[in-house]
Amino acid sequence: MDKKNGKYLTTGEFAKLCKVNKQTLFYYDQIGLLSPILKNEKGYRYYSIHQIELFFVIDLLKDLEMSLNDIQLYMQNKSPENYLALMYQKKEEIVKKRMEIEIKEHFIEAQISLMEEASHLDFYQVTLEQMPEATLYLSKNIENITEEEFVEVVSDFINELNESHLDTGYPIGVITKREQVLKGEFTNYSYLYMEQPNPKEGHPYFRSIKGDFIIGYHIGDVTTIHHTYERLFLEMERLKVTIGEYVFEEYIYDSVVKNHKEHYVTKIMIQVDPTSSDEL
Amino acid sequence: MDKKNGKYLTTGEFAKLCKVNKQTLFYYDQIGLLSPILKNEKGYRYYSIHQIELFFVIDLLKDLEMSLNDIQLYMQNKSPENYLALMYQKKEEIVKKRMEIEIKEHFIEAQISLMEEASHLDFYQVTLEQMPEATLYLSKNIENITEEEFVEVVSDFINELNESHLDTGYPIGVITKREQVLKGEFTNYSYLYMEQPNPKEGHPYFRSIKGDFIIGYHIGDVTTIHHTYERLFLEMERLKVTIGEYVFEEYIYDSVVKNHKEHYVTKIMIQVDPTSSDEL
DNA sequence: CGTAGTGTATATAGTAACTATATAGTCAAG
DNA sequence: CTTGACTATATAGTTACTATATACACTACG
Repeated sequence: MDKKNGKYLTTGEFAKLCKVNKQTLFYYDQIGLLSPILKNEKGYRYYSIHQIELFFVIDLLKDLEMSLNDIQLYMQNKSPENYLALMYQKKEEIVKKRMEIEIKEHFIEAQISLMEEASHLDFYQVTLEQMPEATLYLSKNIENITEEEFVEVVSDFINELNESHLDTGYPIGVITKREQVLKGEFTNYSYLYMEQPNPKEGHPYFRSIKGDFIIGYHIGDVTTIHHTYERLFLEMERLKVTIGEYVFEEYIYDSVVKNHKEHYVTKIMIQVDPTSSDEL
Repeated sequence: MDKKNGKYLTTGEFAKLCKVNKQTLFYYDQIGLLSPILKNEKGYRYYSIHQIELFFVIDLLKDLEMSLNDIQLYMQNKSPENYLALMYQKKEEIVKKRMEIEIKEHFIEAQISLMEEASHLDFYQVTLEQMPEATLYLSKNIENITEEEFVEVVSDFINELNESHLDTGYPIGVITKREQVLKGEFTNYSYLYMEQPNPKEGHPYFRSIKGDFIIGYHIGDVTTIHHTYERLFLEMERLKVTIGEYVFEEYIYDSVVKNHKEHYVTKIMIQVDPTSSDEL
């Protein structure tokens, strides 16, 4: 009974305990990362049960983006001080990693609710709706901008979303002002935006909207969007409302879910005023 | 102004926006996962700004352990329904992943506090301490067990810890009963255990201890531990206390932080009764 | 005692998803 | 018209496995 530590595990047994492929242990032995404490004259490997702790730490470090090479470097310089320093470093990294995962989780949740919502829409229906207040993160103003500048702004906007953790998974929308729309310049946008369902403090470019909107859907790509606008204008006439200050557009279905541009769907939300006396 | 969508990004620009190596984009084009919407007669690639959304989804799926091949299969069968189904599936996976990360985060925290604690210990000091109640997850009884059975029990114990998420990062300790210790069978343990600072409901094998303990540290491996026990017995005599029901042992420094067995440190906690009349 | 079945070993090649390097063509600015 | 920064392709290298082929070892049964 005095040498419980005298019983060893074969490679297969140890692999099962570590939940890895036997080949992985051969490999670790080969690179000198984790060798069995004993090899018999036939070349058979025998692992001590205590080695599981080492394997466990190796596995943890590996999960935290540490290369086997770097792990080995630590193992060669083992000490309580080095281990503590390493754990402090990895603690920081894992916190960052958890937060990134949480962001992605929210992104997926947003995608699910958007897609569920979209699946219940009738894209051929035009409706007049009261829309609640919403917080939007805006890009720089992009009115009458050149193509090069536009690309620049979009790039900046995407980078800001990433860096400030404002990418909520909602689509990037565009805001067009009444005057451009009336001129028929449907793609002379004023701002890009992303909706912020849970806005954070300390970010400058937030705007809020609420009121009545004419809502319709354009099927196809941007080159034919004027047809849909004309349809919406007709409906506005029928309902005796006039165009308000802003128009909002959001992709409902884009290249992520559709292969052909002709099947893309854009939601168009035209802010309207109930009284009509000036226009048309 | 009517064709803002007419401006394209070069491979380098698009790579910067995606925060990846340019070569990665060549690779994605090569395998047909994400190709630029336009290639000029010189072979220059031009990406549309809208393609960033596709890249973003690819990147997300990749992070969630989906192979490029599988991602490509999805992309060939794109549809709102498939996308929604995929997101539901990935949502489940990311929740699981987040929980695994949280467990690892707790493990690292436990390791840090253990190492910090250890660094302030004087391993040559023997003390009498009142220890608070603690909850322990116990293995099967391992008294008088064979070597083969011991390995079996340890393996089972480790598997239970993993499967029931009870691996708190605290060391695996051993409990020895008074009778074995008095017989000098210091390694004829009765149970393995792992401390559970935040015990969960619904697990059967929890035990609790509290009371007075003689605490000392053994430097070296298990084969010389009797020397330390004898030192502790002497101290117990001096303090006029006798051995209680259980003795606990925990590794403070093991193969994870020390390269040589002679430097391992084991904490020995001998439960004691203040009145002494029977023994010695 | 022989053999079937399972285990072990080494050696080598293959894999995924990049990443680096070498070589050459292109473009824009001074 | 040349310089420097970009683009391209082709090929090789990398990491951490993973699979395959071949051979030896051990154990259990008939």
